Amino acid sequence: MGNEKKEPYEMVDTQYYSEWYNQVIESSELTDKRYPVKGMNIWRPYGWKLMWNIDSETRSHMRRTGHHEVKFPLLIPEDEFQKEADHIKGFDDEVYWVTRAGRNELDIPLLLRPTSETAMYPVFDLWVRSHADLPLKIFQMVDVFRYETKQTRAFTRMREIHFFEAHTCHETSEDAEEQIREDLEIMEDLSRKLCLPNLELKRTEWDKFPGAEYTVGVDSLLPTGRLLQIAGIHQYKTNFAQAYDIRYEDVEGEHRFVHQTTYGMSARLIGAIIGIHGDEKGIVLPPAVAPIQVRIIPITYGEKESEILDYCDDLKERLGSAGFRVDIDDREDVRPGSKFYDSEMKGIPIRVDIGSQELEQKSITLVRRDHGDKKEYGHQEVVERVREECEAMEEDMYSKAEDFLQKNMVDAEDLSDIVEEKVYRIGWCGSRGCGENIEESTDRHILGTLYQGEEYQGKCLNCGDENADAAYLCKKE
RNA sequence: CGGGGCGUAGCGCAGUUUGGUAGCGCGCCUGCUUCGGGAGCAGGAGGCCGUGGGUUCAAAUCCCGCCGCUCCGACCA
Repeated sequence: MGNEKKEPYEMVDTQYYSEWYNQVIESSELTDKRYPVKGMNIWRPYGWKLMWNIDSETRSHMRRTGHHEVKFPLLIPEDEFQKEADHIKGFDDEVYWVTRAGRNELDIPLLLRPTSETAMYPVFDLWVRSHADLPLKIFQMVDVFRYETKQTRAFTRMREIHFFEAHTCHETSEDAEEQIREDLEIMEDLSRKLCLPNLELKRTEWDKFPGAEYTVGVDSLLPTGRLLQIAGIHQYKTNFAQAYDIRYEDVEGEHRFVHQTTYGMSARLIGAIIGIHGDEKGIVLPPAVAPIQVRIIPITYGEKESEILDYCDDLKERLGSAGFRVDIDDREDVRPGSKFYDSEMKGIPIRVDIGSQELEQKSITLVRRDHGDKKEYGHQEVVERVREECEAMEEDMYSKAEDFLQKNMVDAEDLSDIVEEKVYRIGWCGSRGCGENIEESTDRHILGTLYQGEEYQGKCLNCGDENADAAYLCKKE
């Protein structure tokens, strides 16, 4: 990283950002990229705990909303995979195949799931008999495999992807719409906890999920001025139900196709957190999901060493009992300065420094990772203060990122205005022809229109149609 | 998928041009002194030079293939 002092939001230079990102994910011990298969990295303990905590947040929402966790097999037979035409077209080029077992060729080739629709839906046909079986709401957290880009990147562009996918079946299209609203509410809460403000955009026809009726992409803005999709919510209507013959018997005894939705997220959430909140000192983790929320650093010397360590143990005990994930960096032969840098590189939200001064005054020195401010409190207040600071930090991180997003969304009324690395709000008549022209001439993607909709007065940038909608144009990460 | 750069100790690199004893810094181990923002000294361990083949008396070094990393573009949920 050199000695350059750059805040994350100054890293608009993508080359600089890439170097910084690659360095920081390994220095913070999230991941080890030295595994010799491209696009497949090792989750180190610290990174895996972070992912686990994020997944736990997701799980608690799934429980709350009546989803049940399942785990389907990794391998899918070729003939099941090929039932939904658009879906195959979307994924055909990027599936890994298993064609051999031992020395024998398999009768039916098997593929590693690139997503699990084609694994699950043949079974949904068996599970769903009547309207009493609906809604069916399940989810799983598994790895999916996609042989896509050559330009892989830890967490954001992997070939083995740690994936969350919720799948639902409903009686009516409106029930499915309601499900999508529920998904977006969950997303809203997760966005707060992960400090990832975002745009919920209804994707263009040519950018929707293969096989979907429509897709809502959830995008966060990286310091480079590019949007990273962190979640996808899809309305399938009966597209897959027809391909997999998933029908239920309604109260009148009629057999009807179910309406389906999916909601997907991945380790990209981590990529977004790192990119959006990291700085020249390392990563910065949201308190809600940080593997270590509080790190106590004893600053010992001479005879008072054991007293200071006892003092630290007491603080740790109280914070731990209050439910915080807390540790003490009691390594010997490592000086405090190194411990500070280490804590910062790993993005630990709260640091508590304890030396002779604190010992004498029965106080604590509390340092927040995001802005680095130090505060002194009485040691009795430790639990209360840490709780306050964690809450404040979550809010501050969110609003800082929200400000960045707002400042980098600009209206463009002419193609020639579109030159910077920003999110442009433009007029678009909605036609594919105009959309593709705009994408081509600006070298950017139309990521869609706000799911919630919005008032907009403006002309289509391509054809000049007065009744244009607001669309969002940006480069994709 | 196209194009560039790279692969030498855990990490960062020199050595490759011109073939001939594998080096430096950080980290690691031992000991002593240190300790409020990356400690100092002394001693020590650690290498199939990515990998497979070729040229040669001799290859980290030259040639070819493959694997991986990285950057630009294409593709992409």
